[in-house]
Amino acid sequence: MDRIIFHIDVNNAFLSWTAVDRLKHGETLDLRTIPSVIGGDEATRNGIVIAKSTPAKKLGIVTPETLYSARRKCPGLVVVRPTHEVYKKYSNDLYEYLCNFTPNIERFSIDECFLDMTGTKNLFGDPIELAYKIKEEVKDKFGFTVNIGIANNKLCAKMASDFEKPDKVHTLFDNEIKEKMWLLPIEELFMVGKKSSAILRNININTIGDLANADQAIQERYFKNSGSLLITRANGIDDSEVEEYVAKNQSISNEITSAYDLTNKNEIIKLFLQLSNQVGTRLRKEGFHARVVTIILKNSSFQTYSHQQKLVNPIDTNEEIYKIAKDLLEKGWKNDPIRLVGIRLSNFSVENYKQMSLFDEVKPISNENIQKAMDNLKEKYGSNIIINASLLEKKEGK
DNA sequence: TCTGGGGTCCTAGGACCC
DNA sequence: TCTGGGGTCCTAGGACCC
Repeated sequence: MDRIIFHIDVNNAFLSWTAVDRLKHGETLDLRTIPSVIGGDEATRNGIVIAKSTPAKKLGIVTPETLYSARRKCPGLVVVRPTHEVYKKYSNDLYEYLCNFTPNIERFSIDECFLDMTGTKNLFGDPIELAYKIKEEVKDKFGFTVNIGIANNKLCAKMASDFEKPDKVHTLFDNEIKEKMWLLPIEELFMVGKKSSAILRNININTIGDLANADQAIQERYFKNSGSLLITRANGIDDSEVEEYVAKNQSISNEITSAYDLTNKNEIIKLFLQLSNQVGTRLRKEGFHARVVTIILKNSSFQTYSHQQKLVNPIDTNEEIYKIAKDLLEKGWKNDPIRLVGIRLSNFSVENYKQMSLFDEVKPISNENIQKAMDNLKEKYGSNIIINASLLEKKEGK
């Protein structure tokens, strides 16, 4: 039996959610009706557009571009800072509502879900009518709009929800692929980004249909193993399942862009202290231990490079993460001016015992207990309750 | 006042072992 | 003195997504 997959995508999610939240708290102006964007803070060099209203889009504002350039296109542009707690709340509300329709649901990102609706016709009736009903109910209940794509697999459902926006239902069933998908420019295909599309255009493959009918040998010459995968996708073929469980993270990372380029090692190390606390807290919350620690550096020319270390014994304390990050900086930093620093943890294990290495110094057991006690305090009273002494800025001249 | 942050997956190349 | 190949693990970098 053919599968029936829904892909539900919130229209301009971050901006819509912010608008709805403000209206709920007494604001009368709806951000969705004026040129507005969600954007960072230029003073700290986070000045890019991360979401935009439809009127802003009509003025040619794209994601992600600099706020500077966006303001040139629209001098009166309203810029609102991101508020992730708000996004999380509305994302959860939507997810809980969608769970009413199937247990077979996958959260694909903060604003997208896949629903496997195969065989639900007896329960809910015609899938297309159901999609319209869901779309309207979401609007009534929560105040924001969604697009719903319906297809026989996840890839096509996702492509369909991307067709015309906002507040629309589209189908892209197997027998509609030629007519609805093959005419689209190659850039529209999922997983074809800037680099791939440039190569494809260069060999005169301009539409998804061109790629669907392309020579496999030529594709493999340019894209190696992913060449045949590209052709498969262009043909709308995708066997992947809707994964109802929440997939565990493969990595946990945090990054900070500095307000100015860092040339002093101690300044970089200071950020490592903050980052170690962040990733360490998240790691322990998952109950993980990490076997690989990676530092990420981006220099003033926007080149990113990294160094990593694989450990014999998985770790989970801030101190251990911090210490390794410092070592990696010693080995890896090219002494160039640094714009962004990050720490990534990966290769997780859930074992809560430590494999004793012959050469490991015997550590006092209490260290981990202290860490857990600190996490609990932070959870209860906020993350500012405990900060490392070196993060406290010394006031000039005092 | 120029360019975020959090992820996943893939690949090339080197080290090392048999 | 010169000549291998295969397999695995690890590291660094890059493409892509939201």
